Amino acid sequence: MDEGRRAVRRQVLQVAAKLLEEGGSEAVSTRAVAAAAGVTAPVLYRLFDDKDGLLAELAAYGFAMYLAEKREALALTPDDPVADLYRGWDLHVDFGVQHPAFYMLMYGTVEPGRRPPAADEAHALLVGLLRRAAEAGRLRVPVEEATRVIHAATTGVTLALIGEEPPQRDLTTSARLRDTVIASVTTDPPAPSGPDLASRALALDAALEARLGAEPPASGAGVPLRPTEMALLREWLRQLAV
Amino acid sequence: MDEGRRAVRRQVLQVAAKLLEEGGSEAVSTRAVAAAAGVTAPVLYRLFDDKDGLLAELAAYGFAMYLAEKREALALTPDDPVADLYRGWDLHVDFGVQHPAFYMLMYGTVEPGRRPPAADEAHALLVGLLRRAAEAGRLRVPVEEATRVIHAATTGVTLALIGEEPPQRDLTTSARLRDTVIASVTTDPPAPSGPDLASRALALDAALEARLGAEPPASGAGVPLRPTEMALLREWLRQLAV
DNA sequence: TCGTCCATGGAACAACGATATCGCATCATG
DNA sequence: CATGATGCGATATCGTTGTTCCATGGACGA
Repeated sequence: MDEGRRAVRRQVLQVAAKLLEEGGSEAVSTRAVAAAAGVTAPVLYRLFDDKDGLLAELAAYGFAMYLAEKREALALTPDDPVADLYRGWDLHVDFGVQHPAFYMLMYGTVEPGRRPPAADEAHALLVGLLRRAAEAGRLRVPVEEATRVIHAATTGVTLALIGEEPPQRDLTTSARLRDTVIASVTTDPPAPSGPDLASRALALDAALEARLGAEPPASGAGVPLRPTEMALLREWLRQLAV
Repeated sequence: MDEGRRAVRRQVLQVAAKLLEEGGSEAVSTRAVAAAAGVTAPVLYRLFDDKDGLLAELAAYGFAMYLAEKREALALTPDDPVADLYRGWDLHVDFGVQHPAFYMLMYGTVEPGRRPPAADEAHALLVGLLRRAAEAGRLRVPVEEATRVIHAATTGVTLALIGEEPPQRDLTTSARLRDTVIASVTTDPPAPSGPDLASRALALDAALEARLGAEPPASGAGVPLRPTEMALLREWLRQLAV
């Protein structure tokens, strides 16, 4: 008869999820959930111990939704670990914006030990993405450190977006932070022609231009090359820059 | 007789603040606050309209503490707008870590319109810092955009830090994200000696190293310089890199 | 058929947010 | 000085929510 209990559990959770999405966390009271699910209070306390237990299971339900969406969308990508990081970021933010009450339940309650245990699975997904990037040599920091940075930044933008009224939500902030943060923990692709030769030559040439332009033409102070050498150097730099 | 009311108000707020810091948001009930402050329920409802009103005033109290600390600490800095951004970041995170319950009340409740109005003052402080940076020519994005990015990132790391147990809190994550985010919205100082010559020379040298090392020694394919020229170029680059 | 066990459901308890009613003190006025 | 009006505060109360107790009823085995 354990089968019936599981069916009731799932039904109660679905009803609670509906209440949460429609009415926010305020609408999720034990009475409202029990009444809407057609059960009485004691059965709700037999299925889940507490209201906290119910909310924990509800958070797990939300994480299951989240992981289902995310795994499906990420499965399409062929084999670019860093591109997966970008898509993972956007999927995370989209989930938060489209399910704000769930997101608050899942990521908003940050009491120093009461982290919903179901969050570990979502955490593991991000760790997996980063581990794959690390194995491809695209990570410039340890996996754990990259996880913390990306997790903190994504939850920050998502909560900020949820806090704004929908009309004035500005997704460019998320995109900017995403590009910045991911670029800061990843490294450029191995570049079939080696490191970025042309741009580095250009950058050095520009720096030389600025240095020389700021000084009396023939002085050359601060640059350990003579003018003729400098001219030849810059000639070569421009050749490398093509 | 308005004087007495204000005194009672402040006393109630101080008591509520103590309860909040010691027992978390759970400990802040109208009854507990009223009892601890030595007033009865109706006076509490005359001073503040709701419990929400009390919490809003409590959030304002927290913002006042926060602004006092921050203004005092920032006043010491002479005149480096970007350095102020770094210090402002650290002060924000420190406040959150040292007053987690207050921080949750101030920044954790993100219902799409119930942002505590006292937050505007703290927001204005960040905007002021960024405006000064913009006036000094150190900002590469609009002030408002920089505000959103920094605000989202700081609240994200702070909430993540609060969510971890104190022993394993890792401040390096905050530092890394801070450096990355602030660097992404600011520009390098006008550099009395021009752009970063040495590092650019080093970068180019490393790229050449990688390019040459990945190919048969004498081939030189893909590099438009002959081996002798390349040797001299790299000699000069290393001179520039000191 | 009867007895035992156990889940169930209704009711009730405790705590909370919020408010109404009553008493009292203060003050103005005859 | 006496008396009525006025406004404030405290007690008592209401409605709601989380949680649990206890009696009831049915299911299952002997």
